[in-house]
Amino acid sequence: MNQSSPISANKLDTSEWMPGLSIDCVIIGFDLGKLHILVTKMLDSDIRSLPGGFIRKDEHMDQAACRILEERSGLTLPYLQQFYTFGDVDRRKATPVLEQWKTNSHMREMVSWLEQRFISTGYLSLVDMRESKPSPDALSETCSWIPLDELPELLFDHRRIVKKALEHIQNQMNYMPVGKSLLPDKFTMKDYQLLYESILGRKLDRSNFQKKMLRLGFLKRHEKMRGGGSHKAPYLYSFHTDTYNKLLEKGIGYMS
Amino acid sequence: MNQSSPISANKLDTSEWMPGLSIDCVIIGFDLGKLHILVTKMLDSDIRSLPGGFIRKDEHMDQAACRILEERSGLTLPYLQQFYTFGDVDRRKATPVLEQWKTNSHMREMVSWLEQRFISTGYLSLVDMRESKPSPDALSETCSWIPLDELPELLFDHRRIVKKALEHIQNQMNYMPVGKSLLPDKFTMKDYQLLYESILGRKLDRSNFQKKMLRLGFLKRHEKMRGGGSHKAPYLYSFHTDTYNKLLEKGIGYMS
DNA sequence: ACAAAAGTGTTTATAATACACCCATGA
DNA sequence: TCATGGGTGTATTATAAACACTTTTGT
Repeated sequence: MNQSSPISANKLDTSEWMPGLSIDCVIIGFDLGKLHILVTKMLDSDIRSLPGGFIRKDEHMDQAACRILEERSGLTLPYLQQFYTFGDVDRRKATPVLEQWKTNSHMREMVSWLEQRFISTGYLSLVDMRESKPSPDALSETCSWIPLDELPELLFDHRRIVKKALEHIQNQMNYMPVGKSLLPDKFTMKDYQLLYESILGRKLDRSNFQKKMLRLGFLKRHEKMRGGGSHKAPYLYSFHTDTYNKLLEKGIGYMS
Repeated sequence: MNQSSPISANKLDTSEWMPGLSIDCVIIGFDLGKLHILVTKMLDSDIRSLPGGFIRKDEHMDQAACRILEERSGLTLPYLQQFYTFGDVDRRKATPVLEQWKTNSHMREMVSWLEQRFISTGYLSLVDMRESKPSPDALSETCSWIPLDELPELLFDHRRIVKKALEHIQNQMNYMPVGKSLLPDKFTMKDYQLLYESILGRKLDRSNFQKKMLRLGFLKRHEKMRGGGSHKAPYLYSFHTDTYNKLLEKGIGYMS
């Protein structure tokens, strides 16, 4: 359960929070060759929602996003970046959930806070799923990873927010530490390629991908990984952090 | 003078406007081989400011930006796009101007509105300077074009906002109609190249630029332009709008 | 005739792409 | 030994970059 939010417990202290402004986080992970996204399941409802929250009056917006991310994922120091601000008037269409919550007297105040018009800034985070400890907030039952290709219906315009976030990764991936953020410390070249393929949404040439990445010189080669299947064992790799970060500034070109 | 703003005339109707949220517009033009930017000069002060404003409670944020741009520049249907949302706590440091305005009793209410914390979304617009009719708002004396390389001190964090906007054009120019938006209907290849050079901040090879742009096939060649100097007369070009827009989606690569 | 700027052509270097080949492994 | 996936090499193509050549103009 969440401790710091205008809608925590029963008391609503609107004075501490920026009105009309919210944050929605698109938290991306990668496992088993698929991108995953962290979503919560709303109380008394089957509908899922992006982790989100509000901004304290004395808090930097980035800080707020960082706080929200930490509360939901248990991760600190993630890669986190705003990608778009959603300013539609009717972003939040009337939803059955809110109506249902209204019947619960001690939630009425929260609902009236939630029913104001919000302009929301979307933040994108890339994290190592295996390091995360998802936990729900005051308005949700569960918080869990879902493969992107199995994304269910989402609250409000959250589906659009996710779409925009994915476009943002596609456009900016050369300047983002996608590998370092999403992969475990050691990984195979196949993993790395699958990551690129799932972001770009298309197949890449195995041979060229390998050569390109090795030539860039930010990968350290380790021992081979035993016991996958009946085939040659792949090497494990890790990132040479300094070189990697230096190259990121110029952009790590992908190809094929 | 401006007619629709929470700070127009003397009356302040905070109920109609989103509190804590503002818009700042970086309006870019191009003339005489240089990028220009539209800035206002504050009342009772030498300090300049980006054209900005607020968002009506029943208005899409993009709409608000469009309205502000039209009020300042006289232009409708411009190329306009949000590029970043600035969420620092102390974006608006105490400024001499505000203190000065406080001494004027009928402006005191406006100042108290202005003194709240604002999170501001930056919008970038590319316009044809020659078509614009700049006009100041309720808080400014003048509104005029200034060459980017002569940019004076600006209000609050507006300098940072401009910097971020320029980085955004540099990164995204392949997907923006920089030529069509910033150049007049007919232009020389030299103009076009100077535009690219001033955005990228570096010289390009004349020969390669010309070939590249012609090969892309979105330029219509017109009559030659007489009377420049003692040299070969250059052709005039215009954009073949359909082809241009189609290519923009894929990105118009620049080079050299 | 000359300088200056415009238009076109050529050469070289670099990178993307396709795909061929050999190697290691477990069934 | 065979199928499978991993690692490396090579040929082809496309693009960027550098720069040489020619043309047109006013003085």
